[in-house]
Formats: sequence, C-alpha cells, structure tokens
Amino acid sequence: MDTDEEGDNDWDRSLESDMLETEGCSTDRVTSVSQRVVLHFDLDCFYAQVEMIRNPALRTKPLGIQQKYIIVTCNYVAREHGVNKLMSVTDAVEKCPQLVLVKGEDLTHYREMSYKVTELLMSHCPLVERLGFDENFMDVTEMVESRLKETNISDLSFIGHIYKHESMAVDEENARLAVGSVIAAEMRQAIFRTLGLTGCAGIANNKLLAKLVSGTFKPNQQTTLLPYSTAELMSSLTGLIKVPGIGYKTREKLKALGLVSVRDLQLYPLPDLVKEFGEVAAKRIQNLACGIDDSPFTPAGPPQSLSDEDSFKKISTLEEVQKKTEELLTNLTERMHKDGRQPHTFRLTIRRYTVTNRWFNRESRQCPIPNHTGLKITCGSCEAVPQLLSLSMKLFHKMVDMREPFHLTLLNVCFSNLQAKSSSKSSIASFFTQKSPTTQMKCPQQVEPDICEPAANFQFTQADVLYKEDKTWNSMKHTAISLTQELQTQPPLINTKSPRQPVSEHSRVTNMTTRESCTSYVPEKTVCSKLPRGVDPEVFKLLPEHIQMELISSFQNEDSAQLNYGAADTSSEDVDPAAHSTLAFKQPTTEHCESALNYNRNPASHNHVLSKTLSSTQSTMELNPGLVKATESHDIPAATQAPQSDVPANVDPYVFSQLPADVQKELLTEWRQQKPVLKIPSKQSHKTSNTKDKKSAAKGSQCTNNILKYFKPN
DNA sequence: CTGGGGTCCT
DNA sequence: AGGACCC
Repeated sequence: MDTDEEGDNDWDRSLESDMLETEGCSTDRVTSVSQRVVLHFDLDCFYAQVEMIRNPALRTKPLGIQQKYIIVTCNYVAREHGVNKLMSVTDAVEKCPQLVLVKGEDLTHYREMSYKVTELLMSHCPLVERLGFDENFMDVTEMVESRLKETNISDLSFIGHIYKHESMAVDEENARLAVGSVIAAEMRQAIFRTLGLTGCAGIANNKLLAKLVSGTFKPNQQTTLLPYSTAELMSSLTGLIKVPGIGYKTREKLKALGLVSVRDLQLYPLPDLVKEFGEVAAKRIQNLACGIDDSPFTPAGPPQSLSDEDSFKKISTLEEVQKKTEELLTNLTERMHKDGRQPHTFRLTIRRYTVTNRWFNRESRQCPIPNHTGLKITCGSCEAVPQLLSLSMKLFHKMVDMREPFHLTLLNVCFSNLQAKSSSKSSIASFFTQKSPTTQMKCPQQVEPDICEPAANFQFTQADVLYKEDKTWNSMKHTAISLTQELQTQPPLINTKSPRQPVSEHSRVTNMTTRESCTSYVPEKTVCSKLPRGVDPEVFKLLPEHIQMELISSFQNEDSAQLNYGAADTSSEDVDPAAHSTLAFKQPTTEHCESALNYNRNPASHNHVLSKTLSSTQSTMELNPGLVKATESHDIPAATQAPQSDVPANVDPYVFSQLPADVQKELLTEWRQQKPVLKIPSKQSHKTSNTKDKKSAAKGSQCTNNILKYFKPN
C-alpha cells in the first residue's frame, strides 16, 4: 500500500533528527515530521460518573442513565448485572430489576463537566481535540521532546499496560511513547484529583491508534501501543465498523464489495476502491484499516454551534410545534447568552415519522438571524425568543405544508455561525453590563441593542461554562465533591455531608430512586484539589497507601485555595470536625513546616512532574484513585475550593520524611526550582505539529490556537 | 440508526 | 441542505 504516498507510515523513520537542540529556529519542521505522540482519553461511563458525583449514594447501586426509552450508559455495577450501553429500558430492567434510573436528557451537567476536562488537559498542553463529550485527544509530541531532553532513558519507565508486549523496558525506540505514558498517567490523575472522574487513556503515534488502544483495558486503565504491534491491533477489530472513520454507510458499501474484515480492506486493490469512493476517501479508509492516520489535530475551542432538541412520539398540530419550539428556544437562547457570542445563523430541523426507516429523515431549513435579534440573544433579553419563534415558524412552513397532515417525531433548533464580539475596548464595560443570566432574562425593556452590543465580548464563552458555570444554578448548595471510588479499599464512610447547607438535607442516602434528589449533592464546581500542584501524582501514587492518606489529609487542612476565588472565605474555618474523622489517622501536627516544601504559587508554574523519579520506583501499576477518596468528606464551602488551585503544599515533615530518599530529593529539587514551564511552548509558534493546519487559522479572531485564552478569557 | 448532542465535507 | 462521521 501507500504506493505513491510515502508520507504516511514511516514509523521509525528518523526520530533522531530532532534530537538536535537548536533552540529558537523557526524552521523546526523536523520535529513535526517525525512521529507524533498522541494521547487519547476516554472517560468511563461518563454520564453515569457525573450522576454519581452529584449523588454519591448512587455509587454502590446499579445505575442507568436514561434518555427516552434507552439506557445510554450505565455504571459498572449495572454492567455486572448484564446491563449495557444503548439497551432499551425494558431489557435493562428485566436484566436488573434493582436498576436505578436517572434521566439524562438534559445534558447541561455533562457538558459542563466535559469542558472542564478539556480545559484541564489544555492547561498542560494546548493541542487538545474533543470527540463528543467524553473523549479528548492530546498531541504531546513537544512535551515529550522537551522532557526527553532532561531525562535519561535509563530513568524512564512505562506506566500502564503495553499492548501485547511484555517487557516494560525502555529503549531509544520507544522512549517517546514511554514519556507519553507518563504524561497520560499524570493527566488521568489530574482529572481524577480535580474533577473526580476516572477514565482510560491510549498512547500511540496517531489519533486512530491512540483511540483504538485506549479501550483495550477497560475501566480506569491505560495502554500504550508500540508501533510494531499496530497490525495486531488492527487485526483484532471484529469488523470494519470498528474502525473509527468507517461508519454505517461505508461499511455497507464495503460489504457490497465483499469486504467485511479489516484485513479485507487492507488487501483490496486501491484502484478498485477508488472507483467506489474516490481517490481521497479510498486512500483514507484503506490507510485507516492499516492503522495509518495522518489527520491533523483540530484544537478544541468553543463550540461551532449550539443546539437543543427533543424527540417525541408525535406532534401533529401547529400549536404543539409552536409550544415545543418555544421551549427549545428558551433553553437554547439562554445557553447562547451564557456563551457570550452572537449567533448569525439559525436552523430548524424536523424529523417526520415514517414506518420504515425511522432513521435518517431529518430535514432542515436555515436563515440568517437579523442583527437586532442576535444582539438580544447575546445580551439576554427575553425579547429574543418571540423573534426567533417567528423565524422558526417561517422555516417550519417552508418544510411542512399545512394543508396536509403531518407527524413529527423530533424538533431541533440550532445556532451557528457564532461570532465573538471582540471589540477590544468594550470588554470591561460589557463585563459589567452583562449580568446574571437568570435575572436578566426576564426584563424585556431595559436592554437596548446598543447597550447590548458590547456585551459579548468575552469571547470565550467556555469560560462561562467552566468557571462561572453555576453561578446561576445550584449556586449555594454544593457540598464537597466526593471522590469515592469504585475500587476503593475501604468503605466510604458515611458521608460526609456538609455541615452547612441547611436545606435539602432530606434527600440523603435513602432516596436513590428519586432522581431529583440529586441536586442536593452537587459537588460540581467545588472540585477539591487533592494534591498541591507540584506534587507529582505519579510519584504520589507510588507511595505506600497509608502515606498517601496522610499526605492527603495534611493537604486538606491547609489553606489552599486562596488563589482563585479568594480571599474572602479563607477556606479553613469551620470545616466540620467530623468531616475529618473519617480518616483513621489524624495528621501529625499540622504545623506545616514549609521549609522547602512550600513553594509559592506561581500561577505560571503549573505543570510538571518528575517523570524521572518514576523510574526509581516501579511503575507498572495503574492509578488507583481509590485512595484519594479519603478526602471526601471534607466539604468546604464552595467558594473556597478553587478548581485545581495552585495550592502550595504544606507537607507534613513527618510524612515527608517517610518518603523514599530519592523521591524526597526529587521533590525538593523540583519544588525549589519550580519549573517555569507554563504553557507557552516558547519558541516556534505552533504550526509545527500538523501537517496542515487549515482550520486553526481560519476562524478568526485572535486566539486561534492558544485556546487557553479561550477558556480563561484573557 | 436507539438519543441529544457535536464535527466537517459536498 | 444534506450527507457522513463521532460520541
């Protein structure tokens, strides 16, 4: 294969060329050409995890997330009872009568958590690409290169599994992937620590392979694919549809050609394939079958479109259409407003009932959104909805002839062509004019277009989602996030609760069947930061468990948090004594000695970790988040918990003294010099890693690539 | 081809 | 506007 394209699979082609140190050079093409190191992260039963965080009582129950009559995902307890993804509710309940169902049609919480994960990853490396709500790819090629420069190969070790390979030995050939596996483990630990989510990771030379290999060991584990095992991995796929990029239609067409297995496609003559699919697609799918994928990264940014939809058995009157559309519009408009950008295109989609082929019969019509309406959406005026409704109905009539009966089973409204307002100056002003979404949605008048105008400007919408997120809802009630885990070593103590939080107390444990009770738990924003930044999670996890526990408990009572939300409530105070009691041991004195351990938070210094120390201890073990659970309980008032704060660690001296000497040394060194490495890859802007970076440049405004700003405005 | 989203290409 | 793909 790759008859003429030599550019593709060249693993093991030079990895040498880039060893040269030449700093600054703009012509750094070298690195990009050689093998990439790509990570794929896939959260475990994502929606179920989010619901379990919202209501920890669900952790021990078989849980299914229900959308209409389908279980879209379920936790592992439910899987043990034979429940699976995409099973009908009736089948699932039949298999598991005790199954607890939580409705999952409203994606708000999932979407918010999803962006938090992406943001967290981006804070370590800008090249992150999202795939759905629960998967992210990360190109860590540059990170790997730079770590390699400061690391001896002999000090390296793989973390996690290696696909069909027994030795964990690291040599020059696989060193980059080994570093990738270390980074993957760090990221997973960071995700767990700050968000309470577990997931799998795959480490390979391209997105396709990283994705495929990440699922080989399932819950909460990671796997690296060495290039020589590519063929084996591809052959292990049970059908062409398992190849990401080959969907239902393509599979059917291939089947018509007599191709059903991955092998079949690999061996099929390209010219014949070209006849069916055209040159570009033919090569692409055949390459995919071979594990070759040179597709560039499309960096995550704010979404390109926002939509809201609902499906139902039947809608057949104009009034129903109007009512449903208005509901959808109300929701969507509010989301759009929170995003901050202005939509310039509106689309209405319907699905008509048909007996055969209920699938794929969507029709849509779209139109520009008049500027005055767009501005109202952006600034939160409730006048926007009637205007959009009127637009919607016009579009509706373009599709549906009212002289005949109709039977709809779905309505979807979508905003696209989203534009940031960006006028530099107004930014501050707009920040103030724009207020809490909830309140302003109701006042029709007061908002004039002109006033609105400046508003959107924080282009980065996601920031909303990520940070202020909840100010509107669940505002006050969160308790701490509870990180109990499935693989827990010990019983989740009783619960922790929050000392404060007067209301909603009732819904505690008992009610797991009532879905709404969830709100009382809502950990969400609070996100406790488990380990101080600078403490390498990997190193940490290698410590004896009781030491880990000690450390965690000592981190807990410390300050922490002042960085973010600040000041005001310096956390500490209160904290129900009982909360801590759950830990069997009390932390040794608390006089934190700072000494070397206490570095100051330098917002810029995030990152890092000493991969090298890992080698000294062994490292094949998987992360075990379970132990972090000890922190559960604790619940600090929400505001004090910074989402992954830059907490300086006040590490207890005693505990520190228990660490292996080499680990101590590494930690000290690391903390002392506190790597400056924030993000900014410094040299060379960014076009390095992809073959072509078409789209990144395309859109627009300022921050093309450096998405961070995106999430954190400014 | 389930559901409530998303992406990009033609 | 629809098609294909992803989750």
